[in-house]
Parts: sequence; structure tokens; C-alpha cells
Amino acid sequence: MNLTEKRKEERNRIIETSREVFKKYGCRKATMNDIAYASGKAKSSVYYYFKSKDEVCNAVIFTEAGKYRNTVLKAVSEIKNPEKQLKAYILIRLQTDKVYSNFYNSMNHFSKKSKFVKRLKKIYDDEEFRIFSNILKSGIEAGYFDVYDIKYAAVGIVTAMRGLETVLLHQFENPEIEKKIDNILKIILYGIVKR
Amino acid sequence: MNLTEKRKEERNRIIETSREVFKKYGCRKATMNDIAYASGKAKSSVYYYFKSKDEVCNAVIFTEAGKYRNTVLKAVSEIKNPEKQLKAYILIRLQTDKVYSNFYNSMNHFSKKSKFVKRLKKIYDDEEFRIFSNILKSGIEAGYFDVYDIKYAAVGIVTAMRGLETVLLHQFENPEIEKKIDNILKIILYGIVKR
DNA sequence: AGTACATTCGACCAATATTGTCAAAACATA
DNA sequence: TATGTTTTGACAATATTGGTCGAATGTACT
Repeated sequence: MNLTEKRKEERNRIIETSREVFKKYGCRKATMNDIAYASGKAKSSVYYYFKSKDEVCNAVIFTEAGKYRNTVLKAVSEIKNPEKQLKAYILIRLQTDKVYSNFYNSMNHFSKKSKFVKRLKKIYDDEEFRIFSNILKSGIEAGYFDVYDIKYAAVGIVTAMRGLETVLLHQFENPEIEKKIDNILKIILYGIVKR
Repeated sequence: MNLTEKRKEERNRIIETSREVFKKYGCRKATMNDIAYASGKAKSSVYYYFKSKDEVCNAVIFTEAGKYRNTVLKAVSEIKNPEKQLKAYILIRLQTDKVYSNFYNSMNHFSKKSKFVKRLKKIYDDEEFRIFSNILKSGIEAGYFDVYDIKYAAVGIVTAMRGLETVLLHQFENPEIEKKIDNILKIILYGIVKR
């Protein structure tokens, strides 16, 4: 095995253990010692792989975002019909959102919003925006959708969706939720103007 | 309401919130600030009620031990037959053990066994010993049991039970567990000598 | 063995965070 | 207002933490 390969693998191993440590203690409370110990190394050895604790955090976030992305893409790409794709996307978003909000809520339970959480949010937001744009784009290419400007359409719809979520999230157990989503989806898809 | 009463109530309120904070962060990671903030007070206000963080920890442990005690006693006292009492006790012990081991495992997940955990264990151990002795004693008074020396009998049986647990705990989902306990119980109750 | 390189580690320091104290403020109560 | 209780922010003493460095260990190749 290549030297840099081995190095990367060790890095990934540390990232995985860090993820667990963060889950347990939260990012703030977890110390480099915790991470090192959990990885079966000395603290300075962790610094051999990562410049700083910040970098470890970023790596964990980045990897998690990647996993999230894959989950979504895999679920969505299996669906051909763009309309159903959209619906699947919204549903999966509502589900994973719950999980990952748990993840980073525990990170700064109290204490003013940290730099860290802001960064995490931004990364997820960007990711989401990109994924959604792709769905829109492929829908357009397939001749299903027709929007004036993908970028602004995406921004608008994602924003609307987020508003939708804040309303729906706390009634997520509600079995009516699918119907509600269907209704909103219809508006997004066909507009409110009668044809 | 009496003045000292009010004070005690406030203390209890802090103990309850502390318990939640400990559950979340573990005892080591939780700071007096965390506790104070969660209680809606300033740090120094917490020190008005407790001499030190150590005292807060002790109070939480003590209260938890008391709750555990009540759970066991309530469940056991409703049973008249000492034999069934013993069985109920062992079962409930196995169950609550799981819960509270989670509680204090999270307390010092890594880092050498802390003074704190040792104390927690000791308190639970004493408590358990006392409860068990009472069961034995009431069984003797009721004419069901007959042992030479309650104290040593209790020590012996509790020790044996603990050994039993270490074996059984990780296969707790096993539905056969009741049968196994029954078997052990029979040995404890009737001895191994044929009559 | 000897060299070059990757990896691990413990000791160490400066910066930060935490515990615990205190005197003053805010609050209640009569 | 006077008295006792409770809350608080500022502060000192102390402990923990992030991060550095040089030395030790490991490893692969000549």
C-alpha cells in the first residue's frame, strides 16, 4: 500500500472515532485527549494527522455532510420521475434533518451559537442547495420542468421548503404529513395559475 | 412556607437539573456553569446552595440511590412470598442495573476510574446489601428461610448474584434468562444437598 | 549495519476554562 | 426603614486544554 494511502486511512480512522466522541460529548466538551485516547494514540500523534482540533471538527463535518449527500443522492437517483424525485427528496430531508439536528444541537446546547455550528449549518445548506439544483436541472433536461432561472428558482423553493419544515417538523408524527407535502408540491410543480 | 423548606426545595430543583446535565455531559464534563445555566441561575447562586461541585455530585448520587431503593422496595414489598420476593428483586436489579450503569458509564467513559465513580459504586453496593439483608431477614421472620448468619449469607449470595449478572448481563435479551434465574434461585433456596 | 523516512510519544508551555470566594446589590418581609 | 435571604458579577487561585518540539521508535531500502 502507498505511503500516503496508509496515512489517509489512519486519518479516516481518527475521523470516525472523533465522530463518536463528538456524538457522546459534543464538539465543545470533547478534548483532543478524548479523541486521542479513543483512537488509541497519544495526543501529539493526533496532531501528526491534523493541524488543530478545528481541523478535526471540519473533517468530521465534511465527512458527515458527504454521507448525508450520498444517502440523499442514492435514494433520489433511483427514481426516474422528477416529480416523485422531488417528493422523495423532501421526505428524506425531513427525516435526516431530525437526525442531524440532534447531532449538532448536542454540540452547543447552551453557550452562544458557536463558530463551529455556523460552519456546520453553512456546509449543509450549500450541500442541500447543490443537490436541489441538480434535481431541478435534471428535471429540466428531461423536459419535465421549466423555470426561468435555476439558481433563483432553487433558492426560492429551498427557502419555501425550509419554512414548510419549521411548521411541519414538530408535528412530524402526524400521518397527514404526506398529504400536506403533496399539496405544497402541487403548488410548486404546477403553480397557482390555472391553465 | 418555612424558610428552610423553601431553601430545600430550591436545592432539590438544582439537584434535578444537575441530574439531567450529568446525563447529557457526564459528571466530569459538566461544569458548574452548565449546572447554573440549566438551573436559570448564576454560578455563585449555585454555590449558595452547595459548598462545591463535589457536593452537587454527591447529592445527585444520593438522590438517585434513593430513587433506586424506592423502586426496588416498592416492587418487592408488594409481594408476600419471600421466594418470589427474591426472584423479583434479582430481576429488577438486572433491569435497573442496565439503566444506572449507562448513567455512570457515561460519567467517566475513559480516564482512569474516578473517585466519583468509586463513591457511586460504594453507595449502590451498600444500598443493595441493606435491601437484600432485609429481604432475607423478613424471610427468616416469616419462617421461610433459615440461615446461620444473615450478614455472611447476604454477602455470599450478593456476591454470587453479581457473578451471575456479569455472565447474564450481555445476554439480557435472551428470553431464557428467567429460566436460568429460576435455576440459580432453586440452588440458593434449597441448597444443593438432597433432602 | 546504516541511512532516510514515517510515525509515535512524553514533556512542556501558554492560553483558556473552571472552581470557588466575596462584597455588594436586589429582593422580600415585617 | 430595618433585617435577613437570595442573587449576582467581578475576581483570584487552580486545573485543563490546545498546541509545539525534540527525542525515541519503527520501517523499508541499500
